[in-house]
Amino acid sequence: MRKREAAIPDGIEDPLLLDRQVCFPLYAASNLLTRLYRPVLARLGLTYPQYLVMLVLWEHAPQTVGSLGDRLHLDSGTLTPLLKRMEAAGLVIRQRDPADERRVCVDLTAKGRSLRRSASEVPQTLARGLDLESLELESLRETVQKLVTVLDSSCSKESQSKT
Amino acid sequence: MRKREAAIPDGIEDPLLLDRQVCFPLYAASNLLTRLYRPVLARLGLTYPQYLVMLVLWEHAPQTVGSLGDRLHLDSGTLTPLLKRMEAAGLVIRQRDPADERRVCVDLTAKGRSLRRSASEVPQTLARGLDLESLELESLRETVQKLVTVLDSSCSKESQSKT
DNA sequence: CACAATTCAATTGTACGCAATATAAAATCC
DNA sequence: GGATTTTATATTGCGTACAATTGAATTGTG
Repeated sequence: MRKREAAIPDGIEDPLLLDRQVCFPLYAASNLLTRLYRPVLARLGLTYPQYLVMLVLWEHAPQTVGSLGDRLHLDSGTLTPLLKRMEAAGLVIRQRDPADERRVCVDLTAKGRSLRRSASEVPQTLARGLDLESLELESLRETVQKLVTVLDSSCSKESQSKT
Repeated sequence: MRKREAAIPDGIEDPLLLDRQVCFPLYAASNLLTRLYRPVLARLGLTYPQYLVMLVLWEHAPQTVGSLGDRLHLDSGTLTPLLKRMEAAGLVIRQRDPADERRVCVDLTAKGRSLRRSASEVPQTLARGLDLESLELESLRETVQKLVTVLDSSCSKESQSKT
């Protein structure tokens, strides 16, 4: 019966095995996390990327679209419509910088600032449902952050090599 | 000048700081990885999620939509249109299981199978551009896989608690 | 066997992500 | 100081993700 699959010798570790990929668990974890956040954030009227924007703005506001994008590794194609929805929800205001009309300044509204109190419970709410004891989260965070740095520098190298 | 931000005492570690979140680097790493894969996979005519489907099918085909979804943590709302595009590209065929008309069997075409050879270079191509020496990728992969397991069981707990 | 409950995939509607392109303002160069 | 280049954001188009719903087939139960 033993059907051979595409002539891959048994002894050699196939680099295409899904379970050998680093990228796949990262992709799955990211999707699953967003799914887990969704019902919690929905009570605040936020999606997960919108929550990230709020985290950045709660640290420092106002900010330009560009600096938000730098921090979150997102471009205007993603942020512009997202910020428009947040503006429609009354959380932020967007206005051109008078000193440099190319820039758009994003600032928190009073409603946006006050949302911070409700949001402060989000991390605990999420952690409560999870058995994360066995996972060294701090070490994981640091390693993934290092990976992000490597990937980010690689992406900027790519785009500059086109020059 | 020193403007106080929303009355957060200096000594206490704010759980809402972006740099304290585990979720954010995972989200950023996943996005950056997809961005990095894109030009490489484009040469094969694949998107990143489509590449993942091919990885699963190269390991074992045919499979139902449901088992693909279990493996990739995706549902039919994502997979159905994705698989239709892959079928239109001639990589897979989709057909109802005659033994159980609810199921849809996804199988590789000859073209889909032969694409494996070109794809075998993908992991190396990607690793080439990156300085991953300092990152303990194997350990990272294992930790993130554990996290996926935890998140997955949590998600299924959520949905079963609705019952 | 009938019929309710369950399972599986498809559909619908909303919100990302991002490449490519467009547009307008600012900076730079002669 | 006008032309060129660069910078910052917006727009367009495509492909995911996913909750919610639908519809059809199967299973379970009396």
